[in-house]
Amino acid sequence: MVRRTKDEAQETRSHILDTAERVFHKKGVSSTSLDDIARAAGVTRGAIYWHFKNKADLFDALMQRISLPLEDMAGGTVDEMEDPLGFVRACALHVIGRVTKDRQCQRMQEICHYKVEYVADMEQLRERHIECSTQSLALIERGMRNAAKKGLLAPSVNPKLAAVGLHALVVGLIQNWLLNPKYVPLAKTAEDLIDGYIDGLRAHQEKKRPARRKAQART
Amino acid sequence: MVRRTKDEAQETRSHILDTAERVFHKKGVSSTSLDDIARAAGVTRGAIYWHFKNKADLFDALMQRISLPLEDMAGGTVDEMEDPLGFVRACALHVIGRVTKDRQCQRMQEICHYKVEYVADMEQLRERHIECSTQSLALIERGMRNAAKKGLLAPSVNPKLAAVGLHALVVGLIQNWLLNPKYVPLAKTAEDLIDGYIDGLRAHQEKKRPARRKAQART
DNA sequence: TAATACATACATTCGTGTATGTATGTAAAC
DNA sequence: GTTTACATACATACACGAATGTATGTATTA
Repeated sequence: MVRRTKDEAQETRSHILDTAERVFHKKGVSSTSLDDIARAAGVTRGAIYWHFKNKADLFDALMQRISLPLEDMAGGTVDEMEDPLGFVRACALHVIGRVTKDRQCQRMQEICHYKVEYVADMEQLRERHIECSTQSLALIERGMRNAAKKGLLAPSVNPKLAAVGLHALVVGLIQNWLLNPKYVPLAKTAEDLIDGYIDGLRAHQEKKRPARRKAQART
Repeated sequence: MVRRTKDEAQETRSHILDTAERVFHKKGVSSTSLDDIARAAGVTRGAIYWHFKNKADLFDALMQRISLPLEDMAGGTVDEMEDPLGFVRACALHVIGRVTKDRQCQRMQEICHYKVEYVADMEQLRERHIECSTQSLALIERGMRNAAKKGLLAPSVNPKLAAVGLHALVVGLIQNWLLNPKYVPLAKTAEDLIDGYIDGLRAHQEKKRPARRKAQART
């Protein structure tokens, strides 16, 4: 293969990224050599070393070209102040929706959960993960506080803990689904699961609040 | 160091295991060489190869000598049929209690979550993880069904989904806590968090059921 | 004396990083 | 409009260390 123009070089670069994503997902990051990736991409290590400093740098580029599901949480169209609980609900469902629908997001999430070790070169991953969680939690907590202010939460509910719980629920659901997608069809049940949690937080003034769109179905 | 009797050999073996656990936890499984472990343990690779077939076998022995928190779920002393919701509550709290108190359990959990890749030699780990989750889910689900049968759950609640939710909540809480223990003092808040979820499932016949031991505190 | 419980030594493989080669694009000089 | 000079975008080749598995040595122990 001969030399390339700038555009073609960018094609090569992103082709390497695509390939690396697949190979990492299949073999795990640490046991994948740059030669594995090069062969799979139909180039040589020379090309990889031209575009990236080393494997860690390549992985970093992989992370930077996508946004993880938790990172674009505020994805719903619900007004945050008007309907705070609807807002956090939309956030949670948006995150789950992305990971269950967007194949690339799903692969990267699987890699981050089960195919990479948070050590040495990849230590930065842990910090990114923490920061990402912290931001999501802050967003949810704000929603919960707004809801509390509006009297939408039962008085016994602590908004911060409610946020921690919802966040953990979403994270746990995603993780279990990635591990064993057959056990629960997450895309179908996410609404019921999230609504089940949020309804549990609500103030029980049944008559006053608007009718719920959809309650948890019976068995 | 000279040759040993059988008992001393077993000491050597478990000393290697202890050391491997620490080194794996620090450096990650794949980037830890058997020589790293041998040096840290004050032996040579010869000793390791005598007791274990290879690194995967050593790791497997590490897993077999402990029970993961999810694996001994039924840890509470609450009667399952008498008080099904108390039972699942006790299960959840027992799991969280173990991982927050037992240092060794905690290290192994951290290794399994963030310091090992579920590929190649370690593929078995994934299956173990799945099986473990499935069993816990089955246990919780049984509890939820019992609760439903006794009318303890709100009629809108689907027992299976309630179980999936509780399980995900516990898993997510543990994972977030391992990642960033400072954010939420899980040992202190676990009761409130789990109660918050379970209370949300309850039938709202306030007067009839026994007084809750401890409600979620206000901010 | 034979098996045990290791330590030591060796061969081999694998991955990395870098140095070097080379064909092409690209812009300025003339 | 060529030619020149240099940068780009890789491919190829090499040198090195690291890790593994195994073979062998050796002092105990039973």
